[in-house]
Amino acid sequence: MEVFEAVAQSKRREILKLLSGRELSAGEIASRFAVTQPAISQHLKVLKDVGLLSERREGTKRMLSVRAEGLAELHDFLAEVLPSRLDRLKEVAEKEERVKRDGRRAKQN
Amino acid sequence: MEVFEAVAQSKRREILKLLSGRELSAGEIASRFAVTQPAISQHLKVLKDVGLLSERREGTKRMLSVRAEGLAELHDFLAEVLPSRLDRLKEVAEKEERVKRDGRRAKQN
DNA sequence: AGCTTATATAAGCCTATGCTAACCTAGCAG
DNA sequence: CTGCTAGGTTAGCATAGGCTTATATAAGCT
Repeated sequence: MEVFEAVAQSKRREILKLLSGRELSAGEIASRFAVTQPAISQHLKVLKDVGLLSERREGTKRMLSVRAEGLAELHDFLAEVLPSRLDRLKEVAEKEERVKRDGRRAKQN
Repeated sequence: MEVFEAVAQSKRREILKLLSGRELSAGEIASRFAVTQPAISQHLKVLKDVGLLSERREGTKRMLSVRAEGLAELHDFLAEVLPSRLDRLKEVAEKEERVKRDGRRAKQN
């Protein structure tokens, strides 16, 4: 499996977000989801296999964290499809977010 | 289907890359792939449905182009997972690219 | 209207993937 | 060594998704 397929699944994206800027054990991650522990274990395996997570063992626990380099491919893709417009994307994203939150009140900007 | 699933497939990513910075007709796109036209038509539908492509009709042709805003979600995700490290990702990506191209010769940098 | 070109839609097949239940393994405490 | 805790592995099922063939639709031409 490749990176794009790995992040295609919302649970795996949630896992990455959970691990944003910190380390968590496999069990701590699993406990935040409604599915069974093996399901999460399988997701973690996928994420490790494609290089999006790294693992450090601590006793019987496995501490997971994000491997930033693994996401480079995603960033690369954006850059390829939107040459030199990447910088503007953030604003667009924020605007859409705002619109969504405000419930499409009025386009007064 | 959602944006992340849409770009999970390499053919759909190829389509987006083909359309980077230009417009092409559905047929022109289909002709660049080994699969049948219906297969590409189905991919185009997916990409339109998730907001990654927009379509303009010209006679019997349908001209496709990338909808930059559709990719905002991807960019957003990167930003969420890698807060304030996004700027560095580009360098990382380029380095990995270079390494791959040079066939892992030597890490002389 | 009938023909052609461009593209979409439908049905069916096949494979990939996500989930669960059941089981296996490793580390550590006693 | 026993047992507990953390977590990985396997088998089997169900659904989703990509592909092909066949067919439909739409616009333009004559």
